[in-house]
Amino acid sequence: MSDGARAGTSSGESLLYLTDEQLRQGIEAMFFAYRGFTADPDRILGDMSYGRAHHRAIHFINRAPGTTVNNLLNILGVTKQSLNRVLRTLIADGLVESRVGKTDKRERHLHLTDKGRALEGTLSDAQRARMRAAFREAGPEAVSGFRTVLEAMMDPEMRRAYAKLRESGA
Amino acid sequence: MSDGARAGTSSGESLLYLTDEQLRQGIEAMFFAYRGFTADPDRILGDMSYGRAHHRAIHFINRAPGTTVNNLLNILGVTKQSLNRVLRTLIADGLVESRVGKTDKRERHLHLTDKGRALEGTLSDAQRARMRAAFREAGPEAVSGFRTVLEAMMDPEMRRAYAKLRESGA
DNA sequence: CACTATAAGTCAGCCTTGTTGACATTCCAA
DNA sequence: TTGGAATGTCAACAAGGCTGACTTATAGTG
Repeated sequence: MSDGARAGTSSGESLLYLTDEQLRQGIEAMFFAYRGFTADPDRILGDMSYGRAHHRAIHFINRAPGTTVNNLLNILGVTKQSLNRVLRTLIADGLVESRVGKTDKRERHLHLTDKGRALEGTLSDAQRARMRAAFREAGPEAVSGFRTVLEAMMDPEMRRAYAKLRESGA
Repeated sequence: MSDGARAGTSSGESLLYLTDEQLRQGIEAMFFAYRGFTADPDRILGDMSYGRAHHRAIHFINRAPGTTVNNLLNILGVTKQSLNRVLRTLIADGLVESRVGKTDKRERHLHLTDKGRALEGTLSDAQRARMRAAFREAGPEAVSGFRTVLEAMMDPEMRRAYAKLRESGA
């Protein structure tokens, strides 16, 4: 079932980094790091009555202004009902604006209001600060490896979504 | 509030990897990769009536057999009550065994049963398969960088817990 | 035009997993 | 020996996922 234990014995190159133990450490690193990754925004959101789901919605609306509900659904990988609940509160609280599509009036295009952008900034700053500290501590080469592995770990569709955002962003 | 935009202008070495845009890409990579990371075990668990919390408990009980409830609490970073509910079902279903401590009878020491170990194996194999594919695709140097950045991203306490597990494991 | 497909929103109800508060048991030290 | 601290358990509640069924509005097509 698992070929990891034999990893060190094959071919010329060292495959010791593929042993089950190394993989397990990778798994645990992912677990602990993700906790750190979400800790700061979670703290901020906890004070308001928002959660991680609101953060995710705000992040991607900010990243791709005018995106449709369906688009967001695919990126976030949740159900319509789940997203709608979050979106409804964000719109009611005046953080997100929903505009009827010009060419296709069935679509709703989502934008952050000034208030929404303000919260996005607060959350992003907190999360970026931690990411920046980690990147700086690890150095550019480690960061490059970090991104390579993460990208390889994604589902193919997510990889496409990620690549698309990268293009549009930089 | 954010010094990332100026990152490229300081000192001699290139700090372009610390720009806000690079950090944002790192954030999104974390988000998408974590989805992939949990996808396979989630699928398996969905068929039974277990969730991610059960997986985490099983993983760490397997990793540190005989651990106490309190210990597990610190590692998982959830409340006692939340863990207890999960633990109760696992014990009721005969996957986990809870033994009263010898020296301190307040403590309960947790062990996987054969049945529990079997499920742990199934879940681990699925998760390791993806991790292995990602590691292999990325190569040893990228993996090293991956781990360096993740470690730098953890809260200090989690970093300690992670290091402790690493010692005991390999 | 009539029909079908698509985009979005809604209602009801479920499950997991997080939370806080109250409580029982056990240990240890004053 | 008694009172505080530590360990674990139970009860009740909220957030945020999920499915399924349904409505409304609009697009596109035969």
